[in-house]
Parts: sequence; C-alpha cells; structure tokens
Amino acid sequence: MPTIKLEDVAKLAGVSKTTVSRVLNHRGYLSQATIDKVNSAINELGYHPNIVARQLLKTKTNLIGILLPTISDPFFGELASLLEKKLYKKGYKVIIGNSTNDPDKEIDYLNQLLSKQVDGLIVGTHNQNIPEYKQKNLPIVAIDRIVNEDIPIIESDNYDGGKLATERLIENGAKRIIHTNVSQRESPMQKRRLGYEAVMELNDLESKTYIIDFDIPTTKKLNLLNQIFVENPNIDAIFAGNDTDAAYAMQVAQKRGISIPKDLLIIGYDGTELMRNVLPQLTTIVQPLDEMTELAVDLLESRMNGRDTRHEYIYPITIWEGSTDKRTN
Amino acid sequence: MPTIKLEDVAKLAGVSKTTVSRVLNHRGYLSQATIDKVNSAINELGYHPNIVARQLLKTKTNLIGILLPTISDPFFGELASLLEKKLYKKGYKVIIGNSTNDPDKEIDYLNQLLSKQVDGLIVGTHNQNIPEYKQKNLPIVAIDRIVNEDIPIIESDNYDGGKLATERLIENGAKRIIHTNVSQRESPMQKRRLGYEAVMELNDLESKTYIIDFDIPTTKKLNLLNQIFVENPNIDAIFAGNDTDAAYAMQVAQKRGISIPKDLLIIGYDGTELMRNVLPQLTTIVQPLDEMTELAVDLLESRMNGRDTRHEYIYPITIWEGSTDKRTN
DNA sequence: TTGTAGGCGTTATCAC
DNA sequence: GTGATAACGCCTACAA
Repeated sequence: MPTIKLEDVAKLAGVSKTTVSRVLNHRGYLSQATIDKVNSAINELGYHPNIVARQLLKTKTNLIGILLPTISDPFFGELASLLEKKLYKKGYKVIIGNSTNDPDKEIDYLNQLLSKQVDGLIVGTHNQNIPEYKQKNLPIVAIDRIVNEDIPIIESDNYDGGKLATERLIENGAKRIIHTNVSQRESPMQKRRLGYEAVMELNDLESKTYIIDFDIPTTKKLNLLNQIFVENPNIDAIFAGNDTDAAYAMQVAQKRGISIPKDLLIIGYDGTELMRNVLPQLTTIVQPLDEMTELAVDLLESRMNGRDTRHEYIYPITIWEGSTDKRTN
Repeated sequence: MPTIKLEDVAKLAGVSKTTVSRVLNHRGYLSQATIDKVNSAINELGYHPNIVARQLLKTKTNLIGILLPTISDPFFGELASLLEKKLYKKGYKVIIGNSTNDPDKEIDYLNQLLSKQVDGLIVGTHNQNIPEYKQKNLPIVAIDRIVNEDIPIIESDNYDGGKLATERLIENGAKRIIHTNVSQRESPMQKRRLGYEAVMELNDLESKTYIIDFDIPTTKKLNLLNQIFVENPNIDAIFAGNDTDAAYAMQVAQKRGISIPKDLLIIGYDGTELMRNVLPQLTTIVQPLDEMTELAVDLLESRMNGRDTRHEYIYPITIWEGSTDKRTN
C-alpha cells in the first residue's frame, strides 16, 4: 500500500501540488471552489501530510527530548508529566528516556539532538563526563544536575533544604542522624548533603551518608536501608535524600520493630503531590515543581531562539509538616 | 550557522557523497585509506547525520507513541517506564503524551501516527468515539482500553480481580462495600465493577460505585472520597478501582477517625512496585505489568510487520496480602 | 488566483 | 572501490 501523497490529492482534485499545499496551510489566495475541491479529494483519499517531510524542509521537529534517570519514581513522574503538559501547550511533543544511569543511552539521546531529531533537550539525569555536552550553544536545560557552564541549571535550594531538615531533626532531639544521597558527586543533590554536614558539624555531631541511587532495584534499596540499621544500632533519625528512600526507610524500620516517630525521626525530600497525599505523615522538604518546570520550558525556548540565559536558577524550598519529625510523647 | 551536511564532509575528504554515506553505514567495499580520510573529515567538522532526512527516505522513524491518561500516577508511571525500556532495547524511542481525558489531544497523537511521525502507537487512555481509530490496519495496541475490533487489547483479568477483592471483603465480614471506578463506560476497568457487582448480588448485598477519574486534581479526588463517607455512614469496606484511590481513601478515613482495618476494610487494584513498598499494608490486586508490557511491545511489532494478532489478551491477577482486608482483633 | 521548478539531507541504483 | 543521479514528500520563491 503506497502512501498517499500531496501529488495524489492534486491529481484527483485537478490542481497543482502547490494549491493543495496552500489549502493545507491556509496560505495565499484561493477560490472557495478550489478549496472545496481539494478538501473533498483529501477526504476521499484519507490523506495525511507527512510530518517528516515537513520537518526536513523546516529543520524543526517540534519535538523535545526529556532525559531522566527513571520515570517510575513519583518525583520524576510528576516532573515528566508537568513538562509534557507545558510543552504540549506550546506546540511541542516530548521524547522521554529513562537513562537508568546508563551513559550510553544518555549519549544516544544527546545525539538525537545533534542529529536534528529534537529541537531541544531537558536533562535531569546524573551521569557525567559525557564529552558531547562540551559543544556550545546546544538548546539544553538541566534540572537538578550540572552539565557544564554553558547549560542553565534549575534546582531547588538544596543546601538550604539539607540545612533545614537537619536543624529540624536536631531541634527535636536527634543526635545520630543518617543521610542518604546518590553516588554522582557532581549532582546538585550533593548540596543536600553539604547542608546536612554543615549543620551536623555546627552541633558537634558526626555525619554519615549512605549511597542509594535512583534506578537500582527496589530490593537493593531495601537491603541498603536495612544495612543502615544494622551498622548504626543507635540511630535516632534519618534525613533521606528523597521521599522514596524515606518511605522505604519507614517500612524497613517498622519491620525491625522501630516505631516512628517514637524511636526514629524521619524527614524526606521532594514533597510530590502523590507522597503528600499517600503518606501525609512524612515530613519532607518540598520542591516547587510547578514553578521549576515552568521555568525549564521558558529557558529552553530562550535557548532555542538563541537568547542568553543565566547559568543557575535556585528556587526556595518549603517544608511539609507531617508527624515523622517530632517525638509526640 | 548552516548545518554541516554530508556534502561538506565529502568535499573536505575529497570524495563523493556516496562514499561518505557508505562509511557512515558500513556498507560496501571501501579502502581503509578512504575510511580514515572520511572519518577525520567527520571529526574535524563535527558532523552528525540528519535523522529526519533518513526517516523520509525509509518511511520509518523508529519512534513509538505512548498515550496515557497521566504519567504521574504510579501505575502509569511504571507502565510508561517499562514500555520505554523494552522499546529502547528494540531500537525505538518513545513519544509520551498525557491525554488527561482530552480527546483532542488524543486525536492529535493519533494523527502523528497517520502522518508517519511514529511507527506505532500504544494507547492506555480512556477516551472513546474517536473516529480516527476506525481506520484499519494501523499498528496500534491498547492496554486496558477498548478501541475497536481491529486493535488488540491487553488487560489483567479485571472481572476476576473485582470478584476476588469483593469475595475477600465479604469473607472478612464486610457488608456495605463501596467501589470506585472511572466514568468511561467502555473501559475494561468496568469489568472490575462487574465482578464486584456479581459477587455483591450473589451475597444479597447492595452495590454502589463512585466515579473517580484518573486525571482530576487531587483535591477533587479527596472531596469525592469524603463524600463516600458522608453519604454512607455505615460503610464497612471499600474496593478501590486503583491503588491511588485506595491510598487516598485510607487517609480520608483516618482523618475522619475511622481506623483501618478495625472499622473499615480496604482493597485496592494495580499493585505497583511503589505502592507495595510504600504502603505494604494495603491489600491489593496485582496486575502483572512486566508481562503485559512485554506482550504489548511484541504485539506492536507484529502489527507493524503486518502480522495478524488475536483481539484480546487477558492476564491472570494475583493478590498482594497486606493487612487492610482483614479485621485483626 | 494558480502553476513550475528547485531544494531540504539522505540513501539506493546503476554505472564505471 | 568509487561516483553521478534520482528519489523520499513537502514547501516556497518566482512566474504566469
């Protein structure tokens, strides 16, 4: 079944390809009679213009790549969802990739951009040292990740969030506080750790961070969390680097007979809508995802239009007041 | 800045376009000297082949559209994530759309397929009566939704799930059981309701279903859930149409001073990895998402290769044994 | 108001 | 081993 093309419509309607194209794009002067003729030919043949041919001509695809470590985690799910909605309103569709800490996959997506398959890229992954990013002037925006000096980065105030969470826990009597974070040393998420460490040191407390990456299997995460309790029997609080860790930690603790918040305080990070409603008792640092994604889209448009942008955009965090951060007795 | 193209590489290397193309695609006989010349020209210019031009020629994009009501809900998040991973392994990238019960958006995505921008489509949305689907022979696969007779549908055994959940609740002493489901009357999710209603009737109990669609704002969901308790003060169990509803219902109940499972039993549906770990106490009907997505990808490939498929594929469900379905005293 | 011709960047075909 | 040429399906000058 050969594809029906402009030419077939033109033949059937008894006009030229140009005329059909004009009808399709509502351009130029056309008699109503011609318009009707063409439209009925289009309907009769069930013709649909080939987007790819159009893209080739315009060197624009109206496609944006979104690269995240995973989209099954609620934080990245909501992030992807918001980005898709906002981009769709502006006429873009999105190609979404789970990079699962796989640098090759990330390079592959980057090549799509370089190969003109997408007009721009929003990256939220945590791989690093990918040479392709060195190229200048690519329309790329990063969320919560550092790529290079030329790429604008959007983040919540990670340092402040780390500080706030840790201060809270200490105010409520915690002394042996464990933190979880990701392994990527250049990720802005490390600032959560820095905030935590600064406050711990100020209070003469010893800080200790466990690495739990986003995209490892759940069983592995649970093992790591269990290990925290085994290796730190005196632990009295956890500042989790994200809400999934926090929620899992709550379950692991419960299974070990540790009751929250009586024996263990917990504060998470992210504060997605899902977690705030499914686990409202979890106190957590909230990132303003709606504003952050809004800016990401705006910045990307600026970059695609060749405009300059600042390098860093930091959004203030807030705290969701649950009950896991204060001893209630 | 004009794009660097094949021709530029050819000129710099002192060969023809054909030769460059051959080097790029590892096709035909080439002398090592030529290969080296071409490669160094490619590097020098930072050339990347234009995917769109290639797509035009091959009339294949290696892009698959995925259309879901939302991707911020864990069920659809995991669904999208699994599909992306499996498709990527086969050389496809995915364009993901949240249709948010917006038929226009759904039509828009369908047109991408018709316009050759994507090679196939996987739909999991719940809109209906979209005439474009009437066209035959489109490579489309549906998950948990009915489109038409020509499109294969993959689903968990919804009827059995509805039955199992309701039987469980009744066995544990529940008599006034409320169900939640979506408004789309043609969705296979309605079979969960049918299973529920059949068991209720068999036990001489009155069934009552509340409509809670996927993509309405969280506040609205909470209002609807609250309403259930207001209008049914004697309620002693809920069979929620999905885990998000179930989790939210648990919170709403708790706020009203109703304790679970003492005063109210709850069973959900979906059993995503996230929910099983964040809220392990929630008893829920588990869909075998990994198998379902695996099949979806296989079926889509069959359809893209013009092969026939069966119309319906139903996967058996299992139950996640939490503690919200049995009175523990 | 409508038509002709050329080109977007690539690959396939057929020569040499 | 390598090169010229046409074709993928569309749009946009430029003509008429």
